[in-house]
Amino acid sequence: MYGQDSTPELSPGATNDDNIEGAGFVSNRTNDEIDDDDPFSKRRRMELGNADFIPVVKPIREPRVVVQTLSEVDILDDGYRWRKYGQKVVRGNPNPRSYYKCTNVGCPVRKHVERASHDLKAVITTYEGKHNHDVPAARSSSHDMVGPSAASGSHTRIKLEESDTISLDLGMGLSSNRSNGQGKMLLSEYGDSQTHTSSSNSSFKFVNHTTNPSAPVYYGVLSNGSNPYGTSRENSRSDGRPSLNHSSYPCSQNMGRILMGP
DNA sequence: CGCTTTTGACCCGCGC
DNA sequence: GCGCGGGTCAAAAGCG
Repeated sequence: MYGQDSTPELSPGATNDDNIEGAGFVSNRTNDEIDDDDPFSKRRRMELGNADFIPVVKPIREPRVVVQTLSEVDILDDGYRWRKYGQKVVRGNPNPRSYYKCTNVGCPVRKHVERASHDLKAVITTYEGKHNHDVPAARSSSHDMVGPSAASGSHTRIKLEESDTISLDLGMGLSSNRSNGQGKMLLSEYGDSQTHTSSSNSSFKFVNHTTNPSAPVYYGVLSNGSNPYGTSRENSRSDGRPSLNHSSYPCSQNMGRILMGP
């Protein structure tokens, strides 16, 4: 209900990019024109084929939500099911970054997980997109990641004035307690592309949430409304699926507070 | 048997 | 224009 509007459908033509890899993405092209056996052209084939209607204006991708947790395990159980689709070592960090997609059909959400180079205990998870479905019930492990927090309905406001900075109703539960109680977590949300330069980090502010002495939590909020991804390769999708309805998840209420700041 | 993970290759955008 | 780095794909292997 409320979450809806928070969708990054900032621009009419942009929205669709969520579907990029919806269930249909891969399979589609398989049926589409995979006549040629050329293993290479195959990949880009589709995009090129659709190039006709690729909007000149690059759709604005959804902002990303970065969550940093201190945990022994790399994977935070946020209640959703993820499928790993890649891993890569990125510069500046000896630890490989893993790429995950939400396994839910049509769900465009992706996330990257990597360990901080300087702090092996720090796991940086970057969520991109919003779940257009609910948390899989089957996910038993999803204990009650739903933050107790005061259900103040603040979630609606999460989408803040920052315009495209959307809400965090990713539904991420961030059960930082994965490793049991030692869940420190840092959360930041940003639209990215603050345009490099050291000055960019100026918008990133950490808030030491000392509400809970035993488990300090740090929230960092980065907000600005640029499109993090300008890549065109994924924009070709145009099966205007309604997508992203849903509303905030319980846990997002926490987020709401986070975003709203102290 | 179905789903997930692994891994190498490819493509794209950006900086030099 | 070229090279680098990041992100994604897809075939194969592994696991429950």
